[in-house]
Amino acid sequence: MSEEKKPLNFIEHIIEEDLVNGLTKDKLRFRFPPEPNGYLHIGHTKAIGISFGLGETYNAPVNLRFDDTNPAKEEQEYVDAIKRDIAWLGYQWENELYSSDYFQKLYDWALQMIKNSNAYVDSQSSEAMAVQKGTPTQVGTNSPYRIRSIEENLDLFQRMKAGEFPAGTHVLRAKIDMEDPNMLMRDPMMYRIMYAHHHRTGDDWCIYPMYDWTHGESDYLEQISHSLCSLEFKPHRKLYDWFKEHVYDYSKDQLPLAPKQREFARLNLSYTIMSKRKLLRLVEGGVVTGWDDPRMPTISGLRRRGYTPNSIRKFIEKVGVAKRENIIDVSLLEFCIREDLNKTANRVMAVLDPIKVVITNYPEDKEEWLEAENNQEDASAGFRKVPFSREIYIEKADFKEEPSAKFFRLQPGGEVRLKNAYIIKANSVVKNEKGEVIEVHCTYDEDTSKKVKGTLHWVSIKHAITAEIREYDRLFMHESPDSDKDKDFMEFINPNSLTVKTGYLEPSLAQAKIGEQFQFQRLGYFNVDTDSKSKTLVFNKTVGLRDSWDKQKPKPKNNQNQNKPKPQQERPAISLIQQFGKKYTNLPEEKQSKVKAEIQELAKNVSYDELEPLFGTAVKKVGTRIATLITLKVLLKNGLEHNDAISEFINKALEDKNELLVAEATTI
RNA sequence: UGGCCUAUGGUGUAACUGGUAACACAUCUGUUUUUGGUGCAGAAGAGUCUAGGUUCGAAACCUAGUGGGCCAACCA
Repeated sequence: MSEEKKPLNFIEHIIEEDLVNGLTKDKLRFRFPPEPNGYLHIGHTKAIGISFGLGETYNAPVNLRFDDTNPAKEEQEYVDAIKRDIAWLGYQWENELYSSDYFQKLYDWALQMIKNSNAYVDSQSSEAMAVQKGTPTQVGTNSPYRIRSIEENLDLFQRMKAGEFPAGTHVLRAKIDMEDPNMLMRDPMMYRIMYAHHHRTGDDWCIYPMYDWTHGESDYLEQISHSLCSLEFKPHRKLYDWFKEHVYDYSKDQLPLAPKQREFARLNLSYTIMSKRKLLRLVEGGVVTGWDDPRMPTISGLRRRGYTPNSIRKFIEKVGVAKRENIIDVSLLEFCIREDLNKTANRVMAVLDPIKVVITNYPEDKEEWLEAENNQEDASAGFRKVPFSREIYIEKADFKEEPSAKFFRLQPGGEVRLKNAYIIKANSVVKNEKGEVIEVHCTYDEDTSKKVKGTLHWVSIKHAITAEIREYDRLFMHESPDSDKDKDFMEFINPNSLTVKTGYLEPSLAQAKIGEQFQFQRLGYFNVDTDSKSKTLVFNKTVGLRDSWDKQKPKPKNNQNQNKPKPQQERPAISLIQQFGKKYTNLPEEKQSKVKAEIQELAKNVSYDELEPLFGTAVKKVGTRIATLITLKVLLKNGLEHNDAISEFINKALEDKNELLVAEATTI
């Protein structure tokens, strides 16, 4: 059904392999398991996209399972928000499920584990247990309670459940191996006592299962075939499998499929943070106005900012799936939203930083309603009328009294086209006492057929409506704000992440509805914010247009351009020679001689001590040996004395079967 | 004093399980254009972390080193 060879990611490879090895397609089943303790963010969309995406490509069900085993942190509000966000992204879950649905089953299995001597009740303090647990580099030691009898364990565990003990007095632990190099295998906790009200089970339970003793078992109960999670759960896999093997043993007749956990690298976006806890600090610290602040990387923030479900799904698709740590550049996200909006957003004219233009040969009381195309990318978008009159606004940046050569907007004596209207020519300017231009006086020409280089957007002053315009910049000035070991991410906050201004918009915008999206021509994409009132519209700038003019202007100081050439000068000549050598034999002849010349040039800066180690280069690395030889020749010419090492190296080269190498060696 | 994961252009992901590295974003040209947008055409940029090994042949397999990440919550 797909085009033959769309490359698969490693998870799809695993699935394909399982399918080949006997797993039938109808057994495929996935799940997305958020903890309802906060809002979903762009990082979650990767996990969502992977599991739900797999569901779509294999036509398999995907469960939405709330991992709600810690009543202290979880709330119904988050459940609702999560459902809303996933649905907004356009994904459909097969079943809405909760880990708490499985509390009884988990409890029954736990009793079974105790009966089989695979679990015991520990009655130490958490501190004592922490000490016994050891460290990553040091093995742990057994708890004194590890040898309790089955009967005693059963009795204690049942009384834990009955609420006979205060919180913190007992826990149930799996009996595995306190010396396992994987700390999660050192008798991990299965249950703790907790007198907290659960948003779904109320006060039915006072013991709650831990993540590890819940997650895999929930997967198993739901007969999930592939349980996908992020890399930090890799160490949990061993425990996941340990628990799984035991419960499988108890229930394989009813539940024949044993799920498989696999891990992928989570998403990181440059200039933003992804941790719920840190996001919460931004909200509580008043840095942003809430979880849905348009600067937030939350799904609700992106939605409010104007990102479409389509663009986000596209983004996730482009980001790919692998196992190495990554930081994705925001420009990819911006590309995705531009690509989407370019096709769907109607074009309008709005001036955000105005300067007045008076068209002196246009009658004072005249006005015209000119036709304007809504979206040239979409023929069905139709046309609208925009009013034209004697006095209009254009952007301040679109007029320059003393322009540079490449500037082709309005300038004294110059002509420019007004989008959807006439061609105007600037004749004179009016300045204030500070010498700043406050008005440009122009004359217009009704002949719109001639060619002029620049086209400006504009708005008729007397017809314009005003609106609050919110422009956003990145929230952090650091590419990876939460990865600095010494500095708190709050130190990197960009103080100018929000700019509010008043914009002058063409009157058709008066009817704009909340959420509606437009391209303000030549400026960017904007949507109507939820803060809008009927008379005062508020617009968010979703993203600017690509702007190749902007790039020509002098760069701001801390220009983060990552595309700088490699600092070749700083690399030692010998390493460059080595690099040239590697590709030497693969080069076409003419390029080869060029590279050879470069090597000879570089060789002047190489000392014998640097070169000698390369004599030992493996026989098969002919290129490197040739480069070494070329360099050696230069050194010899410059007075280097022959020695045994050199002679041996040359002799070996002469005996080689590679002609190039032999040729170089003979000329020495 | 350990275990596990990982390393491919600036960024991210590929490379049909060994045959000389592709795609997207970013960058830069040219062209079209009533958006310095879009579209179209094109360019530059890595020889796959390092060192060994296996092989006729390695980005891929093996070993070691180095760099990065994860692992000691009654969190998930």
